[in-house]
This record gives sequence, structure tokens and C-alpha cells, in this order.
Amino acid sequence: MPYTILVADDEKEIRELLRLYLENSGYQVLEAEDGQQALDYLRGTKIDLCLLDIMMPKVDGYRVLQELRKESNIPVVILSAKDADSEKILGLNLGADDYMTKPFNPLEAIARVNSNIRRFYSLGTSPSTEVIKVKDLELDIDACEFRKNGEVIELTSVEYKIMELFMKSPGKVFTKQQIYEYGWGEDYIVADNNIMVCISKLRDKLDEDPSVYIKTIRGLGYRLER
Amino acid sequence: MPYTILVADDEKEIRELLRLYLENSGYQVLEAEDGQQALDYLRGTKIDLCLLDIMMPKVDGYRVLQELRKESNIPVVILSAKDADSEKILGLNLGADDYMTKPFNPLEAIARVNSNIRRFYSLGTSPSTEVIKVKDLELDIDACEFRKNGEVIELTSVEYKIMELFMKSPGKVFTKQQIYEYGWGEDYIVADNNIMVCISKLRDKLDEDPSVYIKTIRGLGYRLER
DNA sequence: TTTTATTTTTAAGGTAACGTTAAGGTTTCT
DNA sequence: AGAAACCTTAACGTTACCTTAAAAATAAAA
Repeated sequence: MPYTILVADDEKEIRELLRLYLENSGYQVLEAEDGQQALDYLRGTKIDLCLLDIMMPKVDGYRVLQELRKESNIPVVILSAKDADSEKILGLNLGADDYMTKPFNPLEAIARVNSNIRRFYSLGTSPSTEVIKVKDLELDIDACEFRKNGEVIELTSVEYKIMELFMKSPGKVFTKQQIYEYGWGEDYIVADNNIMVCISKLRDKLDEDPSVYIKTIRGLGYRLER
Repeated sequence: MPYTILVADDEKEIRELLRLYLENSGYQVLEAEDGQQALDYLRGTKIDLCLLDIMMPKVDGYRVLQELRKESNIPVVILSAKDADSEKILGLNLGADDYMTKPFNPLEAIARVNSNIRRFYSLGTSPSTEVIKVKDLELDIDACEFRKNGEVIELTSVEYKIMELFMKSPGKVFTKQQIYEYGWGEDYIVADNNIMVCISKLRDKLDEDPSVYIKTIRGLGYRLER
């Protein structure tokens, strides 16, 4: 099961250079020549890591990164001709994992890709078949599927997100603010009732009479019992 | 709760510079001035990320990294004056997560630390789960749970807060004012009885006949016996 | 585009846990 | 003994939370 790397750069030579080295290291490679194409790939395909140029037509790399981070946490290595520190900082703070300035040594590129792949997938998150289990609950990240005792329970996207948050840290208490920001992907506004309705529906679907799975911590938030 | 960063560098100025910026960003900082000391820290202390200089006395950075990787996967950011690509590649292939060349912009250093911390701890591996223990009492900060002899004791949010205050500094006397401000999160108003009721209920739940755990210091306040 | 279905938000009524208050009791110090 | 500080209990009122249903927004289908 080779890892899939997306190379997003408008220069054809660079894409081909990277493809050469990456394929040589056993990766599968996809190419995007502008930001829009990159986003399409990232949304529609299972990409394990992205090499992302900043200066691209249509949608620039920062924008791609910003959009991507709303949905995914895969490692992103920024490629850029800009060497200024401020650029690096901007990229890293937007959620990039690494930064390389052009021109670069392709061997260094490979080393960085290896490093980031290992970091992200070796421990914790595994490449494809990631299933988190808590009690008799299962969350299949790849399939975006939630199961109880092996039976699929249909969740809406917000419900799924919240369940994901819970299942990734079972036993940990999350405040309403944290839940809102993770589930809705927006800055916190007071929308407590919203969350409560969602929790209520989740409990419904898990058919808890007393709160067996999702426990209320009054004054604090909620927690998934492990 | 704060992440602990180990700064391993033989130059005192660099350590102090990094400490300044890191502490300013809310990290806890430990310093090592040579490779041996770094290894001792890494083995004996809970370190969440390591900033590692390559050229150090006794044991060099590569060696430290190599040893560390046999036991742990925490993020390591290499600091080095060597700018040659081959050096970077060596570091990354040995299992480093990032690489910075001196001299560096401290803000970039912070950005990289943030990035690596977020990458490694936000998802996947849980962030150093914190449990405070005093005698047979345990306070699980993540789960907001209080236990005695491993058995959960349900606390209300104010009770929990007060217990947190006590457990964070066992043996220390807290005045009613301090307890009120911490437990209620408001400026002190005279509400002594309030506190007394709360302490009373706590003692109840800990089933103390004489005050084994929470001792009254007449005229001053209360203290958790250690 | 209009219609239909699904998801999310808003609103409102209900409930139980929690913090407050007050009153009577106990300990401790002078 | 008397006073001051502290303890305990129970009733009350508030608040945070739960649930349901309808309205609004969004996505899917015709």
C-alpha cells in the first residue's frame, strides 16, 4: 500500500523532478499545476502528503493550505522561492508541517517527505485502515463511518465530527467551546443549545437511557466514557 | 498541562534566547548543555519536544537523536550551524522532524515548535495525560475526574475546582479568599459560609471522621494534608 | 428551476442538580 | 463562661442542561 503524494507546482520541470525521485522511493505521485486542481485532488482523492508550491495560478498555496486545514490534517510541505523568514512563519502557522526553499536538493526533499510521513503515520494515525475503538463503538476514519457492535449508525457531518473528537481522546472532557470549534470549524460563538441538541441526538442514536457513553460534566462540558 | 521543551545546546546565549521565547509562548523549558545531559533528561523526564544542537561536547546531537529514537518518538527539531544539504538529510533520515540553521529567527523557532507540537499531539498520541496524586487521592485533569483508591468520587464543579487548588499544592494553606476566587472564579465577596458548606460536603464525600485530608487552620484557612 | 429531503438552527417548556441561605450546633481560645 | 470561629443540615430558588418540535437553511433530486 504505497503512500500517495500530491505535488502541486506550476513548473512542469519541478513536478517531473519530484515525481522521479518520489516514485523511486516507492511513493505514488499525483500532480497538480495550479491551486484549484490541488484542492480538487485533495478533496476527492486519498492523499497522504502534499508538496505545495506557494506561487501558483488561480489559487495560491496559502489559500490551498487554509482550505485544506478545515477538512484534513495530512502533512503539508511548502515549496517556495521566497526565503524570507516571515514567509516561513506564515506557512507554518497556517498549519504547514515543513518548509523548503527553491532551488532544493531533491534528496533533501525525499528526506523531508520520509520524515513527515513517518511522523504522521508511524505512530498514532496509521495510513489507511484507521479505526478507533472505544468500548463497542468504532469510528472508521477512512470510510467516515461510525459503528456500534459492528452495525453502522448514520451520523450527520456535525455529529460525526463531534464523535471523532470524542473518540480521538476518550475519557477527556471537552468544553462546549472546544466542541463547537471542532464540530463546526468556526470560531466560538455562544451556541450552546446547538451543541446540546446535537449531543441529545447522538445519545438518541447510541440509545443511551442513562448517559452510558456521553457523560455530561456540569459546568464544564462533555466526555466520552471509556 | 503546559508542554515541556528540552533545549539542548552548548551555547548559553542560545539556550537563554530560546527559553525566553518559549516561556513566553507558554511552554515549560529545560536546558541541557551537552549531549549526555540531554540524554539524561530525555530518559528521566517527561519531555514533549526537543530542540537539539548537533555540535555539542561529550555526545553529539546525531548520537543523541539515534539513541532517543530507540525509545521515543517525540518530535525533535535539529539546530545546526551546518547549512550543507547533506547534513540536513542525515538529520531527517535519523528521525528528526525538522531542521533549522543558525543563526535563526527566534520567531521562526517558535513557529516550528508550535507546528511540530500541534502535528504530534493534536491528533493521535494523547498529550501527556496529567494526573495529580496525593496520598490515595487522584485528580485526573483531562477527564475532570476525582478518585480515591481508584474509585471515582462525583464532585460538583465548585468542589472539583477547590480540590484542584488543594491538590496542586498539597500541604499549603489557602485562605478563604483564595479558595473563593479559585473555586468560583469571581472576586472575593464575603461568602465564608458558602465555602464552609462546600468543604463540609467535600469531607463528607471523602468520608473523613476527623479531618484526615482537609485540615482547618483556624483563623487562616484550609490545607490538604500530604 | 422547482420540488423534495435532510440537516441545522431557533425557540420554548420542563427538570433536576447545584449553590445559596439561614438557623442551630460544636469546637476552640481567652 | 463567654465569644468567636467553624460545622452541619435542610429548604429554597436559580441555573445549566435536556428534550421536543417547528422554522430556516442547505443539499439532493426531479
